Amino acid sequence: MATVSRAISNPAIVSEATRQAVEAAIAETGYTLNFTARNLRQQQVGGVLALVPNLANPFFSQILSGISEVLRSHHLSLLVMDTTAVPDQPAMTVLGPYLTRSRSDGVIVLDGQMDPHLFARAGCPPLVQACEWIEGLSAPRVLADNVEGGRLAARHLTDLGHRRILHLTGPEGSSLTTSRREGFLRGLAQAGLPAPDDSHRMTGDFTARFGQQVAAHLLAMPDRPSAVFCDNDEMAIGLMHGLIAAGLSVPRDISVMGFDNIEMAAYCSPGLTTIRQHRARLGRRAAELLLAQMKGQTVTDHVTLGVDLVVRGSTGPCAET
Amino acid sequence: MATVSRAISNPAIVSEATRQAVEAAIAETGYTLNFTARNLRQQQVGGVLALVPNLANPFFSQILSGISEVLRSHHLSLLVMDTTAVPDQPAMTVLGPYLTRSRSDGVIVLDGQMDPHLFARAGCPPLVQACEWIEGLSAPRVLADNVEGGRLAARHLTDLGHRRILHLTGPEGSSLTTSRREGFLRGLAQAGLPAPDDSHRMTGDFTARFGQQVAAHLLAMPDRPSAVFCDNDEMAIGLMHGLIAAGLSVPRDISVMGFDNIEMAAYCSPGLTTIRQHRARLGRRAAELLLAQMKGQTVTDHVTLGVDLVVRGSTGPCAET
DNA sequence: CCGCGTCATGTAATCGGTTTCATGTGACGT
DNA sequence: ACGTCACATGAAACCGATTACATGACGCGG
Repeated sequence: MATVSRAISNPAIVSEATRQAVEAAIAETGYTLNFTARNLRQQQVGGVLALVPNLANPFFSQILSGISEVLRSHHLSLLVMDTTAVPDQPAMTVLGPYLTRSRSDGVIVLDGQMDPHLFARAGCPPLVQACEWIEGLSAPRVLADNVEGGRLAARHLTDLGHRRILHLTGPEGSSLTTSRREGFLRGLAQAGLPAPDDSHRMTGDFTARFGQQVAAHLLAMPDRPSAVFCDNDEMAIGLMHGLIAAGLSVPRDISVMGFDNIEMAAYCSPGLTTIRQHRARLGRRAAELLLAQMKGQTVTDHVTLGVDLVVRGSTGPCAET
Repeated sequence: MATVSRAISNPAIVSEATRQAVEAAIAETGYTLNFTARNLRQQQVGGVLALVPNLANPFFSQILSGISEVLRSHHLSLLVMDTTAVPDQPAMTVLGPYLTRSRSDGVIVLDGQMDPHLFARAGCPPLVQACEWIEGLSAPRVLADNVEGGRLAARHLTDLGHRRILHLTGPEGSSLTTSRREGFLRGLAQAGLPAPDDSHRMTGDFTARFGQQVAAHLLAMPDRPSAVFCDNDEMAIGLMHGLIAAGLSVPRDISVMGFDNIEMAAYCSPGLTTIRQHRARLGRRAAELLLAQMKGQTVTDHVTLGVDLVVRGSTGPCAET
């Protein structure tokens, strides 16, 4: 048995003759290695857990794709867990048992709305936060430059002459919402515009359906904004759909901007002006940071990935100026 | 140790006093169960592997979501593996080691283009095919009724008076392509139309980009079709985008249909007429079939899930009639 | 010819639980 | 008072690999 083990995991240290004998025996008997036994002995699992708020959201699947790519090259597998699928049980009960060294060698958290205490317990494996971050959790973060993205959006719209701009944000409490809002306000200020009042901010939930519903609200506003900046593309696409269905023209009557540059942003009509995030790269960086931690290095970096403006057909000059 | 094990996994058989003592000791020492050890002894892994052609494709993430839901309720975790991420190495080398009972308790294959020999080896865990199937692999299948979907599409378009219809299919060799084509042809025949010649069929790759490129081709056709049926929504949306960018109006100048009813189908402009597949339900059924197999039942069913027509704005009466 | 180092391989301990089996305790019926 | 039985718990085997250690064969220098 010991020789077989050596022949499989470190062929160099067995003689050529026995290596071939082992190989032949394996082929003959149909032997397969038991990875559970190996993992028990070697005190590692061979897999990394990703905690995703919503698996059905294409935004995350591209990040997962990047993570998966890096993990694969290190012979690690990817476990995926949907944090919203938790029914009414406390998250601790459901997720708790998975946040253990014996369940995964590392964890990548893509959800910003979780309880930091979940990760503070003994036996929790190395941790990296990606995309969003959790208030009160100090684990390394890999984030897009959301502040800069918000600023670029404000800049783009003000350059086009827009002055009354509705900001359709993400949910309250999300780190994404806070930073994008911050950048957006900064951008307005840089353009010399006064800070907008609360009637020009709406809190959304990142779904296209919500964006569509906002269209009606927008049409009823007394002093209708000439542009809308949405905190993600889904909401922007839903909004455009609602506006067009109501007979408005985008961008002639109203400009719409998104954030993320999901694939569909390029293929809806008109094409959606948005802020590009490199999701696959973000996933790769997160996986790399995690691997470094798993090797024992203490990583404290907070990586920020650049974003840029992608101009398409959904934004145009303000009609009033 | 034995008592602790009992207190944790089967509290009913220990006395109340010791149960509490164990609980207190756990809280005090920060003990966490080693799942690898448990799995080794119990000869199971506690996880199911999903083989996905492309993680970045939203189509699959919703199926995964359904799978994940069912697995979670049975205390199983979901491993996800992207089959395309395999570089130039033979799939056997990369995927082989994962298709073992010691790596996962079951496998759900969402990819129709894999080598059936991969799964024929000794030690391969229970298997279910979902969404697509592999030629020569007899494992149970959970599929949408693709033939009926194709038929419904043909029916809808012919009802609107269209007679020259381009069929933009999926890749050659995919089971999806074959069945949708079959249904489509059957639908045309039922409407009393002659079998279309090859100039009215194009082979695509399920990407929006490809759909967009088809727009140019379409405009150059001598006897331009009045409608296009695409084998998935991504291609249809890309095509619409291309047509609209070229100055055509959908559906006035040309009708476009998709297949799948992805979320974006409802939010693009015009809304996309398509065939609805219940992806989450498909994932759930697949997971349930796998669970049954894992319990030792021999499942040979090939489950077919119904589809239906969703009419939106992208299809309209044929202008010529 | 002997001693020592090197290399390949066999032996046994180990990882950390689960589970079978044996033991001990107390309740209960006769 | 004694036998029986149920029940809770401790002891030890077990899952299947890895790996430290021991052994044996062989080669080479003194």
